[in-house]
Amino acid sequence: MARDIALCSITPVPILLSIMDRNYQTTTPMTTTTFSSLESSGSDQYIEGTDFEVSEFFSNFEEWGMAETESMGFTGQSQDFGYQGNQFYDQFGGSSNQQQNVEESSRGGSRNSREKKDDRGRIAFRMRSEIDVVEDGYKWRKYGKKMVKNSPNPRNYYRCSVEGCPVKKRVERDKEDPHYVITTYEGIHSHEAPRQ
DNA sequence: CGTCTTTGACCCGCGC
DNA sequence: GCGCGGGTCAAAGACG
Repeated sequence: MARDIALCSITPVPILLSIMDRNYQTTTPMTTTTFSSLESSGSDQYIEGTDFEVSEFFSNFEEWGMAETESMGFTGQSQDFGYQGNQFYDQFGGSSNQQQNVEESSRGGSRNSREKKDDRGRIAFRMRSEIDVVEDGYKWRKYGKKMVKNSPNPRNYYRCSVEGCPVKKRVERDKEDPHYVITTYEGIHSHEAPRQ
């Protein structure tokens, strides 16, 4: 089960504060506090997580981050959020302190009516950044821009410019605090990260 | 002249 | 069925 996608490397400029689900809700308080403490201490370090799986896409992300910058990277252990099949599950922070693995079989096919796009590999990062498009080692081509409801800021749509690569990303400023940029990646690159 | 951005139109899923 | 909102297309323009 490729479920852990909680990894990011960032440039020295933006600071990763939290990892969010596709509705831009902060997924895990633990992650948030981890990054908060890193930010406040100003440390520039790499945190090794244990016992997790990382998608190929974010492995590339990590490679780039450690090779090209003095960036801080993070890998986290996926316990109760991530993607299982087509479903995003976020069981953290709720009523239960004991967070347990969600067996796919237990959720079963009962609520299978609204099949949507394959959401695996989609993750959003919220970063403090002056610039809108954070350099992430890939080359992107913009293909759309939309005003979104309840937000004064437009949402920008980008596609990886490598031919045949299915990866897309969305970039928008946080409507609550425009100092922050929310970047949502979707898909897994079918190629190595190009050096620019 | 090739590549990338802009921008309005179009499409589609979803809720009412 | 209809309208709304989000996502994508594609023609035209900008830019190097």
